[in-house]
Amino acid sequence: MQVIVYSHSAYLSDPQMLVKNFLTPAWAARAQIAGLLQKNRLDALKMPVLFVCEASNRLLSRRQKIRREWPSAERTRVSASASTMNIREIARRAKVSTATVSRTINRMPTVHPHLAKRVWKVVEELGYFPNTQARMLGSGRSRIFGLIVSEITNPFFPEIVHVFEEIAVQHGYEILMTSTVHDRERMKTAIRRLLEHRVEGVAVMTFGMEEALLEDLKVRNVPLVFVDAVGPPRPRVSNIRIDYLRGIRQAVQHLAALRHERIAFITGPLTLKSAVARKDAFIESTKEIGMALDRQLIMEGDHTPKGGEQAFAKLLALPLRPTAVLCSNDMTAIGVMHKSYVEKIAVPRDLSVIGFDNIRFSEYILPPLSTIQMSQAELARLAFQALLNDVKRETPNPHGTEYILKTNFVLRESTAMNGHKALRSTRAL
Amino acid sequence: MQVIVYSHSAYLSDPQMLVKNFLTPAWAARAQIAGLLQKNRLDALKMPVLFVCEASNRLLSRRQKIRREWPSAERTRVSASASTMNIREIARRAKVSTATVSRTINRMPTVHPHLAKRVWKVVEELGYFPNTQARMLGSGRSRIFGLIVSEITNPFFPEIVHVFEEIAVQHGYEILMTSTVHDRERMKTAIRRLLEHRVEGVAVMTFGMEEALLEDLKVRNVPLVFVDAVGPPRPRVSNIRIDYLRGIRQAVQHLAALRHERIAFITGPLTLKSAVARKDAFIESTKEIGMALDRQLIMEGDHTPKGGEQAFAKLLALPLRPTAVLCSNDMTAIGVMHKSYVEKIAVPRDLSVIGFDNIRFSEYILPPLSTIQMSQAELARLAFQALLNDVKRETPNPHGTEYILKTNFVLRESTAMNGHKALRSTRAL
DNA sequence: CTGAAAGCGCTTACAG
DNA sequence: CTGAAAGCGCTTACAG
Repeated sequence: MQVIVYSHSAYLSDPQMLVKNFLTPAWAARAQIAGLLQKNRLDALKMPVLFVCEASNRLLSRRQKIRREWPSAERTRVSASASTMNIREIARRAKVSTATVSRTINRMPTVHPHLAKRVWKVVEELGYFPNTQARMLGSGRSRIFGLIVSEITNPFFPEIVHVFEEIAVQHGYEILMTSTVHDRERMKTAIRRLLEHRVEGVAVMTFGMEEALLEDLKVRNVPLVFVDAVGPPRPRVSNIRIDYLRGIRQAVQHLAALRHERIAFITGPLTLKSAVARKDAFIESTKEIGMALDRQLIMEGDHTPKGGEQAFAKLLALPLRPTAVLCSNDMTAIGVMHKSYVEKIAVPRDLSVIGFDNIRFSEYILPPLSTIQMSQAELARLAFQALLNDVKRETPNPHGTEYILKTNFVLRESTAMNGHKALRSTRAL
Repeated sequence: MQVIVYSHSAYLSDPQMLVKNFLTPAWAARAQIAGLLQKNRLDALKMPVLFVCEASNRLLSRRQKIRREWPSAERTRVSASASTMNIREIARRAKVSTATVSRTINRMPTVHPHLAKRVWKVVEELGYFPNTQARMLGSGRSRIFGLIVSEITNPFFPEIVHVFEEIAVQHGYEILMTSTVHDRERMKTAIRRLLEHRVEGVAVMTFGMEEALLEDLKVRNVPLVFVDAVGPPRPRVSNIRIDYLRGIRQAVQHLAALRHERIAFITGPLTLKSAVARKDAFIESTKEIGMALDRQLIMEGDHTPKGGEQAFAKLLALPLRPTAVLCSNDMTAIGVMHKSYVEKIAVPRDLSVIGFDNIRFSEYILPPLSTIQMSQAELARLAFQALLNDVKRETPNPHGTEYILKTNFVLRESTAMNGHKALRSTRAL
């Protein structure tokens, strides 16, 4: 029997390659090449035809059309796919079963080294790599974690994304990242996408936003990890509690030591649980050292530079201005410093400013910003570990697990002794 | 025969629900519930057992253990999965075929509205959503695009990631994002991951780095889009060419108009094609206006603030210092301004600085940084569109497609007239 | 327009 | 230790 090989476009440029790749030598010797859609030639031949087809449904339909037109054609499945090598092809060439190929590739110790070697040889020769989707479907495990951040363009988050991704890849996980931008709709579609992809867990790095929307995930027993979550503990729901008080206390005491008595605090959006927690930590820190608390000095911002500017403008309008400002995040502090620049208020001489987060940028702000570090890398590590633990655990911890992340004050150059330099310059005059 | 239903945890709270969901009325009438792992009870019964099991391999093995221990147990597969609703279950309840469910969910117009309504009703009642992995495997399309950026922690990139993701979701695509951090190994594993996930296209936003590594993707006919690619055009490989000259020329002419004659340029890493292109645009811009070019004023940086500082330090050591510095990116400019701050060189009075990229931050730098805008949103949009076009195109454009992105100078407050203020202050003395 | 059935490329319990 | 075979949850060409 003569053989006609019917191929798809990728091999048209080098049909011999196709013959070599997909036929046994015995078949290859008899092979002729029929290019894609060259129906006429095939038609003229009127002889048994061996088809090589690819997975694409489009091509499949072509093949079937051709089959209808040459009922005489013998249809032999040589390979399911010419463009995509698969496990069956590897098995055929290595002269083992697909089960053995699968076991070899997954490095199961039970495979005889002799067979494993044969399999690896073929795998490398053909540059084969498994199809993740099929793997997921077969095993029932997606090996995907979701990562929800509130705003990737806020420089606090890319670092988290980066570290989270790095660890995930090390553990053979893929991540599906979503930036919700404080938008309910986006959050909803994001959750839907995560569920459709059957993620094995989701890290929710939104700092206490819209958590009600995540009910869908909880109900389906998807392991979750939050930052600053509230609400009753649940199995498979971990929480990373930030020890805000530690860093904020250090900052307040630093300002107090510099003889500041009117310290303002610009909060984040107070719908955010983390923002409330930071504000509360500030209030507690001032109380601890018996500092008189002027409620007017606590101003709401929104964690953006613009919000920082506006809040600071209001503080400037106060009859008694603050001499120092502590901000709920670095972006807010940047806004404050920008406004100070515009108003020709010299930082730190006339105003001390402290941020929160220690984004990478803060050391490049002028003057370099003193801030409170909340390690983004550590946060990402904790979050990943929390999810991994939950995935591995046979029986979930009924109360969830709590992790704690400390914060620390970082001294740079945006604070100074209250009145000190001003005093000196007065004397100089 | 009596029936024991062996269930997994999700149904333990409401076992009757399980019986109702998975057994025919006739079986249900005889069903007793045996909870998860309640081996003892089952053991005591010593009677035929009907198992309901779920897909999870872990549970499957438990089931099998139990079966081994009660050889008398009759094993009937009632449903493949109790935890995950599937298309078969929907079909059963809506009294249609799985084909019809599939067609309905994919909104194929051929489904009779009457049937479609029945299907949607069941889908909504049960909160069903399709399994993406199975969908991919069935259709042969992954609906995933890869996105490779060089460094997510560089504030230039998050904006790209954000916009790219947003458009992708709108078009029903998922993205797999990877930050290579200028690391060959990471790039290699990233490409491998993308191939394993059978991505339909990859946007390579590394600005001319390590493109040789992408050969694997090209060979497999994966549509690609580059920025500043070099090399011969190829089918399914698009290129976004940045019109650097336009923006850089505007910046140079602006400085020239401010009577700057010694304008330095701090480049990016010259292994990066984009960095070379920016440098060349600078040289051409100075030549165009007949400005004498001092090669000493072109200093290599690395697109980080640290690199900017170091390059600027070398410029300061020159016998004749520059009065203006144009930087290959904003991060470099930030480094320059930081160094100026340390060295007490006032920007813009003593030194004019211009960046490149127009990252969001640049307007919050003090003084606000004049820079050259290269729209990150537009770049992301072009890249996505390029991939989508290639995916849709039946026969690829043999020469690939080229897209062009313009750049524009953005004036802020980091530049000033050369010598002007210095002159005035001299007079004042 | 609809359903029965084959197929996607893997994994894995079972029986040697 | 290995292979034959069933299964994962979809899609879709084909035949009504």
